Amino acid sequence: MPVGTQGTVKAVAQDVLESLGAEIILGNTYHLYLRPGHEAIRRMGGVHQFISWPRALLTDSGGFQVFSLNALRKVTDEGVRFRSHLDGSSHVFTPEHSMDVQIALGADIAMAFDECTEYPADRARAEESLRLTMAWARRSLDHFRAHGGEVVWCYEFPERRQSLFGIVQGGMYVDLRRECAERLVEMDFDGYAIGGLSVGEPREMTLEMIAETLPLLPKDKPRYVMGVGYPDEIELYARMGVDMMDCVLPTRAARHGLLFTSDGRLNIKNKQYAEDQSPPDANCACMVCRRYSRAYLRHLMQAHEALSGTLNTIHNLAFYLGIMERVRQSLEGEAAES
RNA sequence: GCACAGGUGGCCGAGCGGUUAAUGGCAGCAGACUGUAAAUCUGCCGCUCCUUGCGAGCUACGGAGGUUCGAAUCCUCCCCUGUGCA
Repeated sequence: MPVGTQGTVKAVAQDVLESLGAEIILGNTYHLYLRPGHEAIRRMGGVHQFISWPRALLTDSGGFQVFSLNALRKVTDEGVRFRSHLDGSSHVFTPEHSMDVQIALGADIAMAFDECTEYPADRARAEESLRLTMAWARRSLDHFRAHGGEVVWCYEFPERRQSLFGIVQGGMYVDLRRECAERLVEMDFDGYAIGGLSVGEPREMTLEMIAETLPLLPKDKPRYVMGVGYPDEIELYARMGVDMMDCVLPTRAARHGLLFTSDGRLNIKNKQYAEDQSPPDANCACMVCRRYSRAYLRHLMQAHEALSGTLNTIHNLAFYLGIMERVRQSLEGEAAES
C-alpha cells in the first residue's frame, strides 16, 4: 500500500496510481485532521471524494505520530496531547477522537488508536505501552461500534462499509505480542495489524515478531504488518501469510534518488550514470523504464526538477507493486495445485 | 583624470595582526532513509605523501615590495572592477 499521508502519495497523481495497479493507499488521521480538517473533508463527501480516489483507502490512526512526534507530545491514559508541528497549537487525541476523525474521513479501513512503542524499550516500558494500546483498542472498538461502520463512498466498491482493524504491539517481547494478539482477536476486529516494527530493531527481530504473532491472527481476516519494508522483506512477509503492508520507503527513497531495481539499489544521483542511456531497470516494464534513461533521471535529480520525484516514485511503486503481484500469482498458483 | 567602494579557495560571501587551509551558502562527490514534521538528513569537499592521524609537507586571500616574532588582515607602489564627478 503506497503511503499518502496528507491525501496524496507524494509526487504522483491518483490516475497514475490507478494505472500502476495500486488497489489501496493510506491516509493519515492526524495530518488530515490538522489540515484541511476532518469536518471539512466530511462536508466534501469524505476523503475518497476529496482526493478523488475511487479505490480502497486506509487511514492510520495517528498512533505512529505518538511515536514520531515524540518531542511534541505528552501521553496519558486518556490519550495524547500533541503540539501541532504546523503552528504549535495544542490538540488532544483520544481513541474516541481518533475514531470520530476517521469516521468523518470515511476511509474503507480505520485503524485503532495505538501507541507505537519505540525501540529499544525495556520490559517494563513495553508492558506499560502495551497496557495503553490494549485499553485504547477496547475504547476504539466500542466507540467505532457505536458510531462507525457506515457505508463508505468508494466508486469501485459501492456497498462497502468502513471497517476497523486492531493493532498488535508489545515491543520486542514475544509473550507480550502473543498476549496482545489473543486479546485483540477476542475483541473481534475486522482485521489485524502488527505494529511497532521497523523502528530500529535488527531485522531478525522483526521477522521473529511477525513469525510469532501471525499464526495467532485469524487467517480469514486481513493481516497487516505496518510500516515495512525493503523489497526482499515484503516478499518474505507476504509468503509468510501477511496480506497487507505499507511503507514510505519506495516513495521517500524515490524522492531522495534511490531506485529499487531487480539488480538491487541504484542511487540515480551517482556520477557514473551521467551519460548512461540504459533504463533504470532493464527488467522493468514500467512507464519510466520504458521511456527514460538513467542519465535523464540523474539530470532531473541534479537540476532539482519536480519531475524527478515523480518519475522516481512511479518506478519504485511499480517495482514494489510488481513484487506483490508476482507473489500473489505464485501463491494463487500454489493454492490451485493443492 | 579625480573621489569613493571593492578585489578571499569552482561561484557567492564572512574574516580585518596570532588555535585560519581560512565561518556560511551554492555547486560538486559519496552515504542513509522501513504505519512520512523528509524534494530530507549525514559525511567529504586546495594539492601531495604516508605508519590514515584532532599526521607530515607544499601552495593559497589581485601583483610586487615593506612593517612585524607573526599578515588575508597594517604600509607603499602597481594592476583590475564598480559607482559618482569631470
